Amino acid sequence: MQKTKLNMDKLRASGLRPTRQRLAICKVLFNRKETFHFTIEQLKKIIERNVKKKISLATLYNTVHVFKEKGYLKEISLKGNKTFFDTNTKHHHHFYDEDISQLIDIEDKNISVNYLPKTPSGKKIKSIEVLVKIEDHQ
Amino acid sequence: MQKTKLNMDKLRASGLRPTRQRLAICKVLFNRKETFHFTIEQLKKIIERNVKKKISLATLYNTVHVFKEKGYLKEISLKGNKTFFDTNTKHHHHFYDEDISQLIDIEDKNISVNYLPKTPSGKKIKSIEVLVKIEDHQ
DNA sequence: ATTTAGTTTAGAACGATTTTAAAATAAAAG
DNA sequence: CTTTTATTTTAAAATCGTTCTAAACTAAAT
Repeated sequence: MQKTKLNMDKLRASGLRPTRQRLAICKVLFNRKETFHFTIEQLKKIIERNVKKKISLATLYNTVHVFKEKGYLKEISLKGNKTFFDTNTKHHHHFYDEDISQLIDIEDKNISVNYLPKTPSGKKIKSIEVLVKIEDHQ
Repeated sequence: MQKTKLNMDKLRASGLRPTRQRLAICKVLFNRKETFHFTIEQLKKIIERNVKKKISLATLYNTVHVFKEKGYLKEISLKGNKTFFDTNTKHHHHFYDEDISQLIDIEDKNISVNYLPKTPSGKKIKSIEVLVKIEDHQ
C-alpha cells in the first residue's frame, strides 16, 4: 500500500512539498476507484469529515489550482458561479443533472461528434466538449 | 419600422412594462441581424455608448434574467466567473476562442453527435451542448 | 541546531451578482 | 387630466465564490 508515496510523488512532480495538509487533500482526491467530480466547497466538507485539524480554504484553492495546471485535475465547463473539477483527466464528456448538480462521465469512445463547419481561419481546434443535460423522466 | 412595437410586445409577454430603460436594452439585444453573445458588463458598455442617461446594473441584471426565463435569451455553459448570454435561442452549439473570450455559433444542423451511452435510469435528455474550443494555429 | 525557503492561515480584498429600501414613473381609477 | 396604486429604477449594501496578503509556521538544507 504505497498510496501515500504515490501522492508524495504527485506533489513533488507539481513542485509542491508533501505537507500534512496537501497529503490529506491528495487522499480525498486520488485514493479512490471512481472518478470524482467536486467543487472546492464540497472538497472542504469531505476533508473536514476526515481530518481532525482543519485545512484553510486558501490551501484548498492553491493546491487544486496547481494540480489543474499540472494536469492532475480538469476543470469542467459549466455555466453558473461554481467551478467544478474532475479527477478524470482523460478526454471525456459529461451528463449533467442540473436538478441535483451532479456530473457523470461519458467516455470519449462512447460518443462521437461529426463536426462539419470549418474552423475560423487562423485557428485550430483545441478540444471538443459535449455536455448532455438530463432531467427526471416525466 | 415597428421594431419598438415588437420590443414592447416582447416585454409585455415577459410580464414587464415597457419602460425607457427596458426599451433601450431591447434595442441593443434584439434590433440586430446577427447573433449577439454578451456578458452583462459588455451589454452595459454598449448601452452607455448609445444612451444618454445611464441604466443601473441592477436593471440590466433584472431584465436579462427575465428574458432568459422567458426564453428570449440563452445562457451559455462556460467555465469561469463570467456569465455569457446569447440572443440566438435556437438549439445550436459554439466555437469558443478562450484567448479573446469570443463565441461563434455553430448551427445545430452543422454538427452531429452520435450518442451512445444510455441515459441514467429515471432520467431523460434535456439538451446536448457541444463546445469546440479553438486557439491560434501554431 | 540553525538557517533558509516554502507553506499555512485568518482575514482582507475582489469581482460578479443579488438584494434592499427609498425615490421615480407607468398605468389605472376617478 | 389629476390622483391613486402598483411597478420600476436606482445607488448602495450585502452576498458569494475566489484570490491576495502578510505574519506565523514547518520542511528541508546546511
